[in-house]
Amino acid sequence: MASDQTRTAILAAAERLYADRGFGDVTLRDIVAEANVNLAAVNYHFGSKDELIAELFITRSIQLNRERLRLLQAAEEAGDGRASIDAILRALVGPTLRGCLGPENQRSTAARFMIRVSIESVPPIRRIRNREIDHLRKFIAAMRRSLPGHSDVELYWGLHFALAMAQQTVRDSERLKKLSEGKCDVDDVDGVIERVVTVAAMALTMGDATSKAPPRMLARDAR
Amino acid sequence: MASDQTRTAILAAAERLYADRGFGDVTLRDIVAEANVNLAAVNYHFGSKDELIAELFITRSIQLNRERLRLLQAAEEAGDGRASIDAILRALVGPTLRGCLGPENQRSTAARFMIRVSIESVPPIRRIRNREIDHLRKFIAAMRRSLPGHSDVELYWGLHFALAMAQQTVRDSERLKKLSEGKCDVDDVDGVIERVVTVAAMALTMGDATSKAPPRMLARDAR
DNA sequence: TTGCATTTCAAACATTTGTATGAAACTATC
DNA sequence: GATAGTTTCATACAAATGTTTGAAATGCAA
Repeated sequence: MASDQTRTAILAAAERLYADRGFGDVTLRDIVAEANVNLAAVNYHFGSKDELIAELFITRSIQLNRERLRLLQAAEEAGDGRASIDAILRALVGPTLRGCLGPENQRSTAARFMIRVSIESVPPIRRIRNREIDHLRKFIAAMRRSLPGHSDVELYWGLHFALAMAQQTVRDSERLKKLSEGKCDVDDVDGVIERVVTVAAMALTMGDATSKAPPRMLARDAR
Repeated sequence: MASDQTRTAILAAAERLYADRGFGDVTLRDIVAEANVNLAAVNYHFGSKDELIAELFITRSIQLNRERLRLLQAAEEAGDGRASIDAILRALVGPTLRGCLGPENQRSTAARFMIRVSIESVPPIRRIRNREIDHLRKFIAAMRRSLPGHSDVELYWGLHFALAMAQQTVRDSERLKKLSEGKCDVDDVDGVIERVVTVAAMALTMGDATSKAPPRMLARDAR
């Protein structure tokens, strides 16, 4: 109980190093050097290197999921139990994008760490990832309430695509910047969020007003 | 000149193992055992492990890019130099999705290897990735011809989102299957392609018919 | 066959890695 | 202030890994 000084120092140092240099070339020795603690401290406090990584990831994931759910609940309450699809999607992708985009020097270590996670994905993390599904189901449920009449399949695809656009933007924002020669402003976080939400919402609702939907979508929906 | 038997045996074995077990836990010794060659053969023929990985990735990338460009050219010729945006997007995401989705036991080693690449992304590969930009510019050019009057920024975002949806579907098809309890048929490759193309095309053209566009998009476009 | 270049092979090397050990230092309780 | 429990530390361990080496084998031309 006394000193989790060492513990927290290790966690902080590890997160900083992983964020900066990736999982691949950060060793325990790097971490303990950065944290100014003894080599054996990691195994003493965490059991193993993998458990250290897992704890880091779990902590940040819980924070992320909590924030998402907070926004989702707020949106549903504001809409008397039925949130707009835009609000739901914003609750889903907003926290990720807000955390991981924006001017580089303003990004928190936590955010940069989560970017790494999405780029490199090391075994101990991949094992945990599966638990995310239960969390996503809550969003599916909210979407079902928001868009009654829509088939579940469409909801799943919509959520999948929304996450895809958010994730890839985080992961590959550099490529987009280079490709567009800076014309795409990835640092305008709110702009990016609206973009992702708009496209995803449109994908979800395009079957709605049948007259406006492009023919090929009707064709597929009918199949 | 004589025997690139060994060379090709190594390449084949490496691709198979990487595809099956990931870059993380495949060692040179695993590879040479699978290929039935001597340990030193890899360094003799390729210089280093990283160069072996790089060669594998480059080979497959070139094949992918060639296929994409072939489809793009065909589409542009069919449209007298101006392809439909759908055809362009199909040329962009089709090869990836066709290669990497579909019933697991039907996937080629090459396809499974490229899935691994998109999941794990190891340093020697990341170094090469940047060259992809020149290739993507050709698609931007085609999109410009297809949708004159659209701002470049919108084209970049559209291409980015299209790739995002395709990539994430490849990378996380398992999660989507689990989440949807099998209701989303990721093995229906053509269906997936149409889905991605439709959403991306819609994202690109939504500013078109101003009357139909949701207000917030107009707001952003005007800014 | 001779001679030269290429290729293969077994073995060793040199590091790097995460982890374990056991003694020492520290802390808090009685 | 003695004692028991916790934490720190230097060091060693064991295993894995990519790479190198130098000799043997092989292929091939003259």
